[in-house]
Amino acid sequence: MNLDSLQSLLEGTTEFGKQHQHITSLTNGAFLFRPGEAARYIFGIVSGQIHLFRDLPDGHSITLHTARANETFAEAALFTKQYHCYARATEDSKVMCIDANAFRALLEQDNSLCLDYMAVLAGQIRELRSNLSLRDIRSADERLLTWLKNQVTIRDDAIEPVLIVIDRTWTSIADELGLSREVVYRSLKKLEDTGKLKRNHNKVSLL
Amino acid sequence: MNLDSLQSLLEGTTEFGKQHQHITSLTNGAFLFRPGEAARYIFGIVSGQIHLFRDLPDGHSITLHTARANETFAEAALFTKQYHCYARATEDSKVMCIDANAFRALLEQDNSLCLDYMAVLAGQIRELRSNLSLRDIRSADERLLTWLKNQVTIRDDAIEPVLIVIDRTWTSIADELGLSREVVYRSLKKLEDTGKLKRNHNKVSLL
DNA sequence: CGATAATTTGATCAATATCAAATATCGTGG
DNA sequence: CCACGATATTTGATATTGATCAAATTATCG
Repeated sequence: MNLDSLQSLLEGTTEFGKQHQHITSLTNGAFLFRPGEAARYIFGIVSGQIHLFRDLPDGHSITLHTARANETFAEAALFTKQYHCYARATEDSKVMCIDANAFRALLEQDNSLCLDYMAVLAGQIRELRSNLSLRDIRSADERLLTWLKNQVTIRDDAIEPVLIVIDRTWTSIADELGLSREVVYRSLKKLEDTGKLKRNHNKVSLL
Repeated sequence: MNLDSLQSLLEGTTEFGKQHQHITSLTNGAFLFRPGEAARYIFGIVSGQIHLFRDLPDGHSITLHTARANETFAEAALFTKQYHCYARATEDSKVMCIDANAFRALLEQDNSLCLDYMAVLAGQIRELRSNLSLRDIRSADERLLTWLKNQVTIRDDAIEPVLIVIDRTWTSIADELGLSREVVYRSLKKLEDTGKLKRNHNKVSLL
């Protein structure tokens, strides 16, 4: 949803040419930015994975977010002069860099773009809240099942034999769910055994 | 941060008078809105607690969010005609209702307000992401400790004996952390025993 | 075809949820 | 100001469940 929708917003405008965005390649472990650096860009992940984290006084660090393919991040760069955390590739990654000043300038002159982008942000908020409340479900089975049901509502409301296309690895889904991959596989099996869903290839149907 | 900051944004404008906002009282269990109803307002909680949830085809429902004092919710009402979930008080509550059309109109004519509100939304996103990554910390001790450290960074960066004022019940904090209250109390004790923090009354200091 | 990653199943362990119960605290009405 | 009820806090005992370690199988991608 995110990098894509942002890009299509930008394509709608004539003023925002190629000179205001470019793609950077990062090898695993490379830093995209560090705290204190000028917040020149907002980003969207083309491929790979970026960890956002902060150092704590005691030497530890805390993860703020793990951004995956097609996610945008550091939107706050639109409103601050500096980055306030680290961004580091945890896989070889390609990242779209969008010039924050140019984008900001565009927002300042184009009120309708402004509202469109606000809608994108509001959507992200809804999505994040929904992910957060997923974590309140203790049972792995229930959590996975609810996640699957969410996927349906996002894509479609009416189709009868509820079909979900899984376009990424179960391991990464386990990650998003805050469960170990082993438990996810076992839950899938249990849900299938109890007739709650059926799998074939990369499709899951809920019953 | 949220209802307050939204209010102060609105106060900055002359056009947005009292006629565009009012407070509703809800008794425990009362519905604020239901799916399909016209999305007339965005809301902020003055006191109490509101559950946002959705019905699923199978008769179950899923919680999308639990909004607490000073949080805003249903910002999406700015961009859609109808609500898409239930909002129901789970305590006696007072809720500020802000007319979505009026606010939207204001946003459309006041670009700088638009950017300010975007900044609020971007801040919410940061906060949500940070809460989400908290849940990735398995150990109750670490999770609680990290939460406490986060509270500090939000309020202040420099004060030496890091002091956190706990202005709500540990039970509700346990909730937010996705832990049982018992575990939170035990973790507090353990952290105190191992000299990582000190408590008195409603203050916690990190060492 | 070989290498790498993903999926799958098993066994065990550790940590948190849960149930129970006692104490402390707070707010309210008398 | 006090009594009382409701809620929050605290500690103990136990059970459940998901994490973790291991290893085999399958899929995927040059």
